[in-house]
Amino acid sequence: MIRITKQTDYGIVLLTHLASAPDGLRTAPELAAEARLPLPMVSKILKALTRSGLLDSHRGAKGGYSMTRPAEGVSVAEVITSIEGPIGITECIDDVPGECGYAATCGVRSNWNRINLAIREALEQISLAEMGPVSSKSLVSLGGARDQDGQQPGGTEATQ
Amino acid sequence: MIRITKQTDYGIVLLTHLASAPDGLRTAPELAAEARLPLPMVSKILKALTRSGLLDSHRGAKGGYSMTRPAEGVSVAEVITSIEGPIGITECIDDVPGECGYAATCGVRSNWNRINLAIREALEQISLAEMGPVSSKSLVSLGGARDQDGQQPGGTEATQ
DNA sequence: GAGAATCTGTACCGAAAGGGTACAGATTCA
DNA sequence: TGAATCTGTACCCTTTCGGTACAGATTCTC
Repeated sequence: MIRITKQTDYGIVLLTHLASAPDGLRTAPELAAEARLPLPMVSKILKALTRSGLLDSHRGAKGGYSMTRPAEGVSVAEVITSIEGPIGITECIDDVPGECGYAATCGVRSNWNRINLAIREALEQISLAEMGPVSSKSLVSLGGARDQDGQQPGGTEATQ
Repeated sequence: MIRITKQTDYGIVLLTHLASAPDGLRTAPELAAEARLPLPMVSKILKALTRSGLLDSHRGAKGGYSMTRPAEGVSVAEVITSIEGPIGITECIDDVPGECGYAATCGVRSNWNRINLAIREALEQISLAEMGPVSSKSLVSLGGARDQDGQQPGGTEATQ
């Protein structure tokens, strides 16, 4: 199956929650409670998002995490790349050249790159603001009162 | 990572080889030797492609596999679906409704479906004929002399 | 300055999926 | 009748992912 990992799925939800925080700041335990996810998992995801520059971390007693950019300016592709690495459905990723030992004789390589690019572009066109439930209402009410409503990830608990 | 399975990768290569067969017929051992893959693996993949209608199987002494349609008319999406099942990067696939227990409260569901659709469309626009090395030369010379050149899948042997 | 609260980093374990193999059976042609 | 082929099932091994635990560093508050 062509699937994103659960961590990425969780990451999208966590960022959506963070974007809805009135003061723009949330601690890891707060986010874990809101998204109903285990704290160590949340902490691991937030760390990855911080290292990639999507989040700012504030240490100390009144610390927490805050977004470096508004949700409208963050694409889903950025979130996936932050947590999983470069986007591509095969190991043939033009961002990482020279990794495939069969590149010289492999005829399908350049064509897979075309497909990888198409998928990447599709993911880059969706912003984080469009992923939340607010998308069906108003995209500018991100600072409003909307949290702790028990949102869950995109269906990762379904059949398996 | 968003990845197709090796079986799908192999399947693309096997179909490319099959499309280049002069008489349009190849046995599983022949294809295994050409693609340099283990026979049981090849057999398993060919069976899946046969069940989905992409291949015809001919049993008996002079049997083998042949394509039911020309490579130009087979999309990469069809091959992936034949081997892996419905295409979608989350379990939220609109082809399989009612599987997600959180659908009622999950705000990101409809947006993931948009992304899944975009990816599916990208894969449907690439035909099998465009995946082979012949794509850079001539698409109509599929019946020509081009085989057993040791082609390998799309880079699955790279780093791991 | 001490203590509490927070983020940071590493290491580890168990479960699940995928990759790969083996074997017995059914079918067709010579 | 026998050889060659496809069909189907079952099984094991490896890798990856999800999840947990623990020690350390930083910052604010009293």
